[in-house]
Amino acid sequence: MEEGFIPDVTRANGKGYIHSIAIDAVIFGFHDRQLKVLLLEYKSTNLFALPGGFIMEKEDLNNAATRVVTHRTGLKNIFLDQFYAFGNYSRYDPQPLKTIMTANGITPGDKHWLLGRFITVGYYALVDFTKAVPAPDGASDNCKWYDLNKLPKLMLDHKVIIKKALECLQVSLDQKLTGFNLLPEYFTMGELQNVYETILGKKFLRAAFQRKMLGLGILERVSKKFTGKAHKAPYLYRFVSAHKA
Amino acid sequence: MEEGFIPDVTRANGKGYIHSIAIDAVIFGFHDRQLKVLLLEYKSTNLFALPGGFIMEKEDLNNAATRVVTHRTGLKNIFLDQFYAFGNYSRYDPQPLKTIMTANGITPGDKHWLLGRFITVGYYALVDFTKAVPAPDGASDNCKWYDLNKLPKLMLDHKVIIKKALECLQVSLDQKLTGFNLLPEYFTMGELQNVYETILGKKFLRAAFQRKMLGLGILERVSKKFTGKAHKAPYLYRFVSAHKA
DNA sequence: CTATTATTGTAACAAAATGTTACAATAAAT
DNA sequence: ATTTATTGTAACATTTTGTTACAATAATAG
Repeated sequence: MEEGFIPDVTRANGKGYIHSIAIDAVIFGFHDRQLKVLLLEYKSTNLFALPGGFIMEKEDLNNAATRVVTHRTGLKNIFLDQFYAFGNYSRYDPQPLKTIMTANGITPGDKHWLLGRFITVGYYALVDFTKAVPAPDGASDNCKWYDLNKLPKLMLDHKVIIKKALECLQVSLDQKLTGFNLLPEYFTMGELQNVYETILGKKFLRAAFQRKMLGLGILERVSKKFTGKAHKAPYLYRFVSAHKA
Repeated sequence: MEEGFIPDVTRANGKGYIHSIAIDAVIFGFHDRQLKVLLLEYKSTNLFALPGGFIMEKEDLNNAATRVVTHRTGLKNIFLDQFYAFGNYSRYDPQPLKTIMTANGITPGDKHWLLGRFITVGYYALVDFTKAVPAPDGASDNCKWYDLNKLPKLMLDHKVIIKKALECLQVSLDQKLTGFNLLPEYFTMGELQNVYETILGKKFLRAAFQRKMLGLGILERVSKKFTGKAHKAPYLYRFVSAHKA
């Protein structure tokens, strides 16, 4: 049975799910020198939203996030990090969900569990743009990549959630070398530099960037990439986590 | 009315609180070259726990955390940072709370809201040990400082929560200069170095540490501290956030 | 086949940050 | 006045980072 934002019409009474808590996923991809975010568009409404979901009664919080991201991207073993719980009272607004439910043929009572106040736990995922296969859920028209700089109008506080996710990504890029998760297995130094420059919003000098990355001892030089262009072919590298002592 | 872990007997039915979500606070202090954590001991049980609480129906999540920490320490304007939401199913164990409630003369039914599964949002606070006045809540005997290295047996996964809080504190010390929040307004360079060494678990060379700290341009030299010992008196410094451009 | 073009990899040097040693300054005790 | 313990910082060494320059090279143009 399809798992989606509206969990399953047979469970519309909330049975099987923990109430008042949701998870939302900011799924980042990288393409064309741009950071992308995966968004859902809801049927017959003009509402865009982050992929999200609810926690099942006996499910670990982090597993709920993994489940959501796996379903939306078709990918397993995704890099996923919990970054913040959003719980301002001001984010409570039943209207968007009421609209979505109505558009899906459900007429909820005012006490419907999905129309109550929710605290949402934010996760960000880093995926290989070329591998992900965006899949809408039962209540949404579309699941598509959007340029981080050209986001459509988003539901509730989802824009704030994305902003915070980006800030956390920027920190983790420096500290935990997470950037590789946005690239395919093999990549050039230039492509890696693009990822860093785009996410951190600043330029690096090529020589220093390369020296630093190679100095970390986590890159394996694999082969060359012949682009068909009139210049020296760059090397392809691979990320190897187990670096020698 | 006293706010505590058991919110208020008149609200024992859960009215007024969001169910399934709690907050827990790791309140750090610094004394005698040691990091301290504020813990509650529950009446007539051998259970120690982090100060925690629940979110009121119209209350912001972060405000709930502030409220709890303010009540337990008597302090306002506390440095407080949300660091992680703990939501493993394995942390669900109604027994400890049932014991506490029984010891407080409450005999809850098995469906009592406090005996359900909770996801807790962890916060850590940094307070001036000399200013805080630990206060137990209605259901606890004691609210006391415990040495981080000599923690008593803790309820549920509270030890895991403290461990994660420390890891986040270590990162924020480097990045956000949060360490000053653990010291009184005026402090010596040696005291500051102690804080850094204790939290990060490593030694720094005095000369380099001092040069680095002064180089940040966030310390104002105020006066001297005459300790009564037979040696040069150290300067007292003050943290000034607004450093000149 | 050679010269040209665009880009890569890295050496070489400069500058800044950090690590280390040493020593003068000084508050209190002797 | 001398000694003791500790502080503040200068001076130098080492490491890291910033910058410039140049050889290497894949494709193209002549």
